[in-house]
Amino acid sequence: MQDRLRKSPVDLEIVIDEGAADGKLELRLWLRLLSTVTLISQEVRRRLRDEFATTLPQFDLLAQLDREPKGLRLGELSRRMMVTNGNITGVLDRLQAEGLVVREVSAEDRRVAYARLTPSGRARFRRYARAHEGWIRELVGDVDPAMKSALLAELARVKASVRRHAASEDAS
Amino acid sequence: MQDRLRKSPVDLEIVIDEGAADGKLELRLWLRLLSTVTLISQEVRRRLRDEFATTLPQFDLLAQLDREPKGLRLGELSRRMMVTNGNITGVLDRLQAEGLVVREVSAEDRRVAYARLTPSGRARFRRYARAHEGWIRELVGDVDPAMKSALLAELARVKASVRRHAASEDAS
DNA sequence: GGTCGATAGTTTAAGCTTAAAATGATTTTG
DNA sequence: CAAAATCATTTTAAGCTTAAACTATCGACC
Repeated sequence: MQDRLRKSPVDLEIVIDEGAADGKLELRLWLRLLSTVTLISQEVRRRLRDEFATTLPQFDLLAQLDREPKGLRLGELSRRMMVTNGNITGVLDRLQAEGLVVREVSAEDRRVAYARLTPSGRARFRRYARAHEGWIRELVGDVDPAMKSALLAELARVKASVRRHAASEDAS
Repeated sequence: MQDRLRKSPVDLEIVIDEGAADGKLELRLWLRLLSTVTLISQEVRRRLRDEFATTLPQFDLLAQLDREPKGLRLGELSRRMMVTNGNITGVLDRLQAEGLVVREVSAEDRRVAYARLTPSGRARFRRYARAHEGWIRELVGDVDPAMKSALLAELARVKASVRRHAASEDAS
């Protein structure tokens, strides 16, 4: 089980990189998770900016709405995006100013607001999404598919552990 | 290789969660990486704030300096923290205002500035670090150690792939 | 020695993010 | 039914982050 990678070229790198492993496995795992995500996220942000003059939070918000033709409550939106309510306000304002999204106050409960894509917002997002999917495929392209599947399952375990030990709420 | 997790309770969850897998393995992996890191990072930030009234970037900067008794050039600091130079300026200003860090202009090259911990900064960081290490161990505690090792190696592969395909620079 | 280009760091403007306070609307309850 | 509690969203203040413009210094070349 622990020799899935035995003899692979990367093993050596790891031995060197992490040779001074005095334990602290958890800490090293956390730092590597963080740096991996930072690396990918910076590249994705860079491409969104350079090619589409947009940002990852705006892209993410559009992505959430694209899957919900009838729109989403702002609270549900913030839950899915794992950010606070206050955060949604500003990102949504900017998207609305661009005409990509509309806010709509609920008729039954006037405290509630829904956001949904305009046709122009939907078209815009589809364009972004096509490129985005290609970028991700490209960036992690060298990783063996079986390893990607393994990672997917292992990360689910990590998330479950964190959820169990964090006094917080959930998200995908 | 692919049956490391066979029969485990989480497998079912994964089958359900990701059952509609029409492909897009890479995209799902990226989203899971991102949400895992967001989850952990939010919990760590929350604890840093609640227990020590500090932030993750400030903690990270102190951590970098703690390993370099002679201090670090600001540029090297920003490279290691994977942020821009401009970013360092502000975080450092706040830490300096608290007396935890000092700036020192190089004698040989007056363009260069070094940052290093004050004794008070070092003591403060040691206190933070002890707690932080415990939090991380707790949060990912339920994950099998062999799985953590596997993750560590797999993430190295992911990073290598991303580096190869991103037109950018490096960091740990 | 003076100009030119490169380099290190700071400033600026814009956007993201949060927690806490505020606003407005609904529901509960005395 | 009116006061109190609750709920959804926005506002505010502080901090983080970036790219681009700027400042200051250094090194090279003439």
